[in-house]
Amino acid sequence: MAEVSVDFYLLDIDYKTVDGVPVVRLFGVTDDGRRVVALDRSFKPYFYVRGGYNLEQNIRDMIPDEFEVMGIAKVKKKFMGKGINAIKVTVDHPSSVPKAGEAISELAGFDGKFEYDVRFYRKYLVDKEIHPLCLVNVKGVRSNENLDVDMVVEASSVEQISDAMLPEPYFCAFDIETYNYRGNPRAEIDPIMMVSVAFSDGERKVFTWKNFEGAEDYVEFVPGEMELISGFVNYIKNKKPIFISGYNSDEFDMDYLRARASKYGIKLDFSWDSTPMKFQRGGRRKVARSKGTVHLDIYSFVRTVLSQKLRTETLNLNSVAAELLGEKKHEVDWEDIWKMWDDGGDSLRRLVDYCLQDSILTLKLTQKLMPLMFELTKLVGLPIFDISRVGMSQYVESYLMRHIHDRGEIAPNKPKRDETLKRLSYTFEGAFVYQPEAGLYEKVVVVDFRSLYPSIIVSHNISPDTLNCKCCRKGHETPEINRRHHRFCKKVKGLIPEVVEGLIKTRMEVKRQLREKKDQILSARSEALKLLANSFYGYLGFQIARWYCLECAEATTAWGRQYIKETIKQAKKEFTVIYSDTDSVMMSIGDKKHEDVFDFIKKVNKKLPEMMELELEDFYRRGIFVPAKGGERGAKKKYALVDEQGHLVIKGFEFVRRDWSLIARETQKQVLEAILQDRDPEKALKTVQDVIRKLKDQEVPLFKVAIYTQLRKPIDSYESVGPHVAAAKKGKARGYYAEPGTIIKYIVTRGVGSISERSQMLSVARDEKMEYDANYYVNNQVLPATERILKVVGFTDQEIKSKEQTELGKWVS
DNA sequence: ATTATCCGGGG
DNA sequence: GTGTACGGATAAT
Repeated sequence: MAEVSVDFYLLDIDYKTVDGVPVVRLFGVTDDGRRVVALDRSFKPYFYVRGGYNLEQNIRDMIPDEFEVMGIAKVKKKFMGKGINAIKVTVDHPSSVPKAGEAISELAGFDGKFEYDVRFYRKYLVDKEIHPLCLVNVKGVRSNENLDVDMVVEASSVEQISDAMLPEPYFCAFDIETYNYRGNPRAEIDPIMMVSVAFSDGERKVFTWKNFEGAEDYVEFVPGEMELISGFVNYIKNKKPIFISGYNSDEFDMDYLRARASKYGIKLDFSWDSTPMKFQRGGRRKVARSKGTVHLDIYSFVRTVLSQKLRTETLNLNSVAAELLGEKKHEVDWEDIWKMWDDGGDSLRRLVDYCLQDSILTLKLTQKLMPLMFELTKLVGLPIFDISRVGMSQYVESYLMRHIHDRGEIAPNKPKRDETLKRLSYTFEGAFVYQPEAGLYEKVVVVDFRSLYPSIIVSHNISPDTLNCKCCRKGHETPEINRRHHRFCKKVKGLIPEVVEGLIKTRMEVKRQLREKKDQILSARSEALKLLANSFYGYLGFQIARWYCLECAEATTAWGRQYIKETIKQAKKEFTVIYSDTDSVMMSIGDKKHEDVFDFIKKVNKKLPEMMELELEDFYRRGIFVPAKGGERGAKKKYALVDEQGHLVIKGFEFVRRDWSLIARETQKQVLEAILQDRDPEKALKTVQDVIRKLKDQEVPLFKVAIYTQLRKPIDSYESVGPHVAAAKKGKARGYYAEPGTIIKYIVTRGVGSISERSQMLSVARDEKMEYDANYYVNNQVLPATERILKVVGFTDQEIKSKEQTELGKWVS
């Protein structure tokens, strides 16, 4: 066989067991678009053990009969900054790691095992120093393994040769529409009506199995759902996109396609190795993974990475696209989708448009977010599949693992379950929250201390390995925390500060380049560096982190409070400070101009250490600030603002969920609009009083008091019967559909007993002309949604409550 | 006070 | 599978 050498961009990586041996598979694409798979049989799973002098011999005595230990070697490593002697135990297969680890734990002299809990493919990437999406060279011989690729290489060497990344790839986005007559589509019963795909080169395609007049050329009519699925799958396989993206496709589209495909005995296969889409659990969520063709779930990425900085509170495709692209979906009420299909003709044509539009928006979102996803992939070193799904703490951990590998260090372990629970029970004082005074503020500006925590970590050397060091008596001493102080070493730079400082400095260099020339990739890089640097504080306080350090997290917030208070003091000299939480200050600028704010920011920044920097978040016409319930630690930002274009920005209000009635959500919105857009708190109060009056007079239509809650199991299996279960039971007795998965629309009716006893399905209530319980909707829906807002604009608790009582008093008695 | 249950995204 | 992993809310118990 001839030797080959091939360069490709690494798209994804996994391993497969062949004859009991793990074979790492690298999926890549060359510069000219050829698909390559490299097989690496040389990498063996291993872990480290620490222990007494006799441990090594004890391990040797134990093997090899049961635990497939391939090698034992004494190694000099570092652990948490200190040199240690360790034993590296190499085994035959990843699944032997836990087994061998457990067996060794029983041996005399054992004193801990390490790196037994790192996923095999991740360890491979770290040890080989390979970053996904970068250019990798593989040497070896061609293999005749039968894969749907241009070349399979049995690798003898694999190395990253450049940090050049995959150039703009050819990819697609897709979306399905399902029959949803019962509310929630049920994959056992309800068919997929259509599937649309949009490609990055402009090509569009819709498959559907019901004919209508005047369809566009890209619509392909197929005989039925089976042909729809197989047609779609084959179409994608032929087009060979690098990525296939969806919006919430992990949890919905892919899962649904899989379920319907299996009904017809079709394999849902977009892969290079003819294996079906694999469904795993990624934490609490489902993830759908295909080998080779990388499936990206844009919703998942938006939620984990972007949700903080987005203005929209709901992360549905419509609002996210509106904010990031300035484009909206076509107007279709999801409850009507099945009707549009049944009606056919023009309705069906609109449904097809809507379906395709969703694919196009998902495509555009993918395009928009790709530079950031790519930069994060390169920076953090996880495959883009993971980047688009895992949380920020995994980014931090991956980055740290790579860093310590460079320094010859062993990683600390993930905590066990009991340790996690213990950590969870610890609390510490969080950020400083400057309570807003009740009122409505004009000409608001928000300034942000984006890099506050990273800079604190660096400047005070906050790290688990520098905490209360023995080498310096006078280290960096924290402000008082519970009548104590923590100290951090002044002589040796800690792991975390070293890493964070590197990120900040790199970012400053990138920003310098950006000032010379605007560049999409550089600004994505800057964003990625910022995101990562800002995640270290949260990581230190995260209960399942390897480098968890409560004292570090506590010290960071303690210093943070000091800095933000100082900034507030400075701000107060020039503006009215309204509110401050953690690292942001909201001020009312009164007669002053935007220029004065910029001057202020400059002035503050001049006095700060180079790394620390106050930034403008935005100017707003006005805003109200609502402290979270209790207002203590972990209090989330809860505020509403109207920006200079008149857009309402609502943060931290929980009433956008479907288990709140429309009347509550609608009234809240009206209250905020009255206050912020019309500058009329009295009108807001009147709105609420008016709604209360309407409720009391039974004037509010039933659909506005309906609450949507999903039935998640059979109605008889509930231990505690909540309102939706009770309503479902009563409805089912009358012949209404109430299976697991159904979204129960119910209302709370008048009468005696608990809320459950009085809840009824909306359909039942309509049949029987039942009246809703005004008292419930006032006290449990409308008031909770509006009360705190009204309080902030000066209506006291008593005032709101007494209004309510006088209003209600008239009819309750 | 504690326990059970739900939401999110998707249609 | 070299597992796991949210955070906050309401209503029932």
